[in-house]
Amino acid sequence: MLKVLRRGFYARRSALVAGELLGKIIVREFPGKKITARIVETEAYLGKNDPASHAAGKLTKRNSVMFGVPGHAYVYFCYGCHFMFNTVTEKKGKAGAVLIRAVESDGRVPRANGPGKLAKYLRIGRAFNEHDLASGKKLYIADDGYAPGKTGRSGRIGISGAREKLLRFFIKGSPHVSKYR
DNA sequence: TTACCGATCGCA
DNA sequence: GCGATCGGTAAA
Repeated sequence: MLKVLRRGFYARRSALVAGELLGKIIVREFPGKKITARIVETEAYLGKNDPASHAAGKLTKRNSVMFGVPGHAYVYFCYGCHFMFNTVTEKKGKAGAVLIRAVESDGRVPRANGPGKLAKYLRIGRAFNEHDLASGKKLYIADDGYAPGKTGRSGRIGISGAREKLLRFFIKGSPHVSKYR
């Protein structure tokens, strides 16, 4: 049973949403085809007071999505060749996002560990920036009632500042979780 | 308009 | 350990 996550799910604290996204399903619909992948690793990004966040400074064109409607996608192109897939959290007007770092697919697909590979695997590009994940179309996140096993948290990965904040969440024992740390 | 740099990955 | 590669942002 698949239930699309409603906007209310996203309109809460980033860290809380990040933790609860573990075990949820990302659904990517193509014409006549559908890919699903279970989320096994996330990271929360806040607004101010979080130097690692794009929304740490002032409101700009790029990060305005993070201040906008919760449940929208925030897709960022980085290092010239990688897209990263985030979901906007917190209420409208307050910045926040959750980066999906790794998913575990239905078994037979090669691992999609790491934000760049994940986006490539799901064919998520710039066009999905601001896509409404609560719409239940093309790209969305759903709950199938699965309860993840043990989860852990740690410092975030690949960033320069605020490493000490324990805002990375992952499912323990998943072979798809990033190997760092 | 230009210069710089980043929430990465793959290969040496 | 380092280069590839490109859009956003700030500075001029």
